[in-house]
Amino acid sequence: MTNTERSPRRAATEARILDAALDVFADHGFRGATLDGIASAAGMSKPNLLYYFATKEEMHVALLDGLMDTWLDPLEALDPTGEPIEELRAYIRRKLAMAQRYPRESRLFANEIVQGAPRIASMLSGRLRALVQAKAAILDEWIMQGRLAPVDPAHLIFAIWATTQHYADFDVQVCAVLDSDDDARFDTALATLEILFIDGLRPRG
Amino acid sequence: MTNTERSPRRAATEARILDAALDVFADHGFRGATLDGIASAAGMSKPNLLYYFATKEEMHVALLDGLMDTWLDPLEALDPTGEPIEELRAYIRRKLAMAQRYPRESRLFANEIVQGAPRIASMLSGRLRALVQAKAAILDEWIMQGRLAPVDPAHLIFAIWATTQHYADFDVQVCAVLDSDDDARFDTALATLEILFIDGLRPRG
DNA sequence: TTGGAATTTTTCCATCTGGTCAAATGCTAC
DNA sequence: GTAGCATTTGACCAGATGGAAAAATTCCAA
Repeated sequence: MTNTERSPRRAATEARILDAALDVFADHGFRGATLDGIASAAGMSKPNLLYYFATKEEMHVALLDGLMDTWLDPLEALDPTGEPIEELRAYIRRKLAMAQRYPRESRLFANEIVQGAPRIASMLSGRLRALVQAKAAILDEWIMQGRLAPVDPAHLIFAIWATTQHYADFDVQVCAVLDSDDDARFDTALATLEILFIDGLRPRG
Repeated sequence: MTNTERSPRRAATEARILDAALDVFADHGFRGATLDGIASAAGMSKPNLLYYFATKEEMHVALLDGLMDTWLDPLEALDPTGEPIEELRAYIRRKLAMAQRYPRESRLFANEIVQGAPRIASMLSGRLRALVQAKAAILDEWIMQGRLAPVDPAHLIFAIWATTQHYADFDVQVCAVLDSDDDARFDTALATLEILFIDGLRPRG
């Protein structure tokens, strides 16, 4: 049996490092992040960092691996036995809440993917694709039953990802355009997205 | 009179450099881009680059400044005298075409904004905000006239940006999930986005 | 053709950065 | 208390990178 048990002390230090690394990676991307920056954010020396994670890459991988589950949770929770419109409304709500609560995680992934996902390509065509295909099958079923407008399920998921993560990844732009960084922007966003996705722009006459 | 005229030769070389720089900046972000990489992509020596642009930053600024106009064109073209639904449908079409034709430009901006827009903050709260506010006024007018569902205009614009630029910025993810890099994804995307934005997911009964 | 300006390259440098090493310190079981 | 292990750090290194200098080459007008 491999010893996967780590002392609580070690686990706590690793968590502190990963939290600092998340800050720095989200703000500067993998290449832009420096070990000095992460060490300083974690309140320790650079060699001490490398005592816990042998390389910068290892830190990055640990972050991505550890966060992927949480990141995909909202989609996992899409319930095939639920009412389609309400399920999607709830999914949008969960995903937007995720962007609000975990903006660093969102920007970590965004940085990685915008630059061609050099370090997580396999995850995209593996877990991620599998999950989307599974959920797309549910959406297709709903569409066939006439309980959902006939859209491409994968692209619908893309649209929900794009609009919700926008409030994390492009937050500085959103705040600049709105001329405000009041948290209320998330409420307005949710209201707008619900109307858009559920009933669209055409006035119901 | 300041001499803003540059020889055609110089202009051509500058254009060649900026094209190479766009490649590299889009792929690696500002920090990740190297002068060696840009020089190599432009087919010239590094010091020769610096003969035309004194610093890496200057190249980056030249790119952002030069591309902002093109980038905002689709929104500029929103016509207050047009039919609201058709205007927005056309805007979505233009913006998606932009993402398809100019993915590098989209990723250049995405890289910059995800990392906090350290070099274009003023543009965001200047030109960009002004343009959005101007167009939001048009949308508000349409909403007051009952020709558009009552959504927050700025957030509607955000949603259109997010969904269309997604096909440039997150292209590797889109292709990985779809398991295809066929150009047809843009057609499917357009069809899906039109249905979503115009009529929403709720089946018309 | 030729002189001077524009362009290009070779060489070089200072700094930053990921990572190593050995020494020092702290912690815990006995 | 102390032996032995875990943790932490200061000093250091090699390669990458942004940029400077100056020489070499090309181009063009007269």
